[in-house]
Amino acid sequence: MAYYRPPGPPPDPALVRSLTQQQLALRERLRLEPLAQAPRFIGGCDSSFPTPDTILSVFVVLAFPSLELVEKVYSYAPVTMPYVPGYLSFREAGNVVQAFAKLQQHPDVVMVDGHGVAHPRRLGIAAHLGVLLDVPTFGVAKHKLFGTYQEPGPTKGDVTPLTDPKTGELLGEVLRSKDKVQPLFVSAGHRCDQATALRLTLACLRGYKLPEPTRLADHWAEEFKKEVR
DNA sequence: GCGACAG
DNA sequence: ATCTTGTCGC
Repeated sequence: MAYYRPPGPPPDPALVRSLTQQQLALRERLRLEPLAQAPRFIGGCDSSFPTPDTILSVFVVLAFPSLELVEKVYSYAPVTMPYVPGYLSFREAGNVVQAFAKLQQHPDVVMVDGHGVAHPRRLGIAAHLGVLLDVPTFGVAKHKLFGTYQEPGPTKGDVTPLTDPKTGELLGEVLRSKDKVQPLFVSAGHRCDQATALRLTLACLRGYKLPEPTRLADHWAEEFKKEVR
């Protein structure tokens, strides 16, 4: 993967301080609890950038547990924030909310591509989005942002804990979603605990590395990109 | 001071 | 995330 990343424009310290305070405030509204009931619909969302200054966000809804696609919508807008590790939600969440608003069938829970509480301040984009929408959410990320873990076994279904190196607190789980592929990072979001997040992720695997909600959101993001360009 | 760093 | 060709393994 990316062992080296070219240095980008340095983020403004004052801006980062402001965003940090906003995250701490939003964190107060975070609620970790098991899902009230089995979901009938599960959502997936993903954002892409057709041009450096345009963001395209997609929201898909699948029936659960059949995983049949029920609906797909998108929203695009000008980019307003730079990408800063740990502050991704301020760049993408707003447009994702706009896409969510276009749905006819609202999902009972949303799988977000990115981290939930597996974040320095426990407010990754999945948790942030959940609070904004007050909808159950959890995160499934392709790369680690924060935490320590042991490499899980090579077989599909193998998992290891992702913990805070300082406190030992469980932040999420590292899951081998398919034999011999880089593992996924699953973490709780808003109104969804870790056990539920992992269970739903496993229930959404269909032979691919990515679970269906995010895989289909990724797919449609590419399709919609053509319409917007 | 030196790494790490979601999408 | 995005830019990009061929290539290795099951």
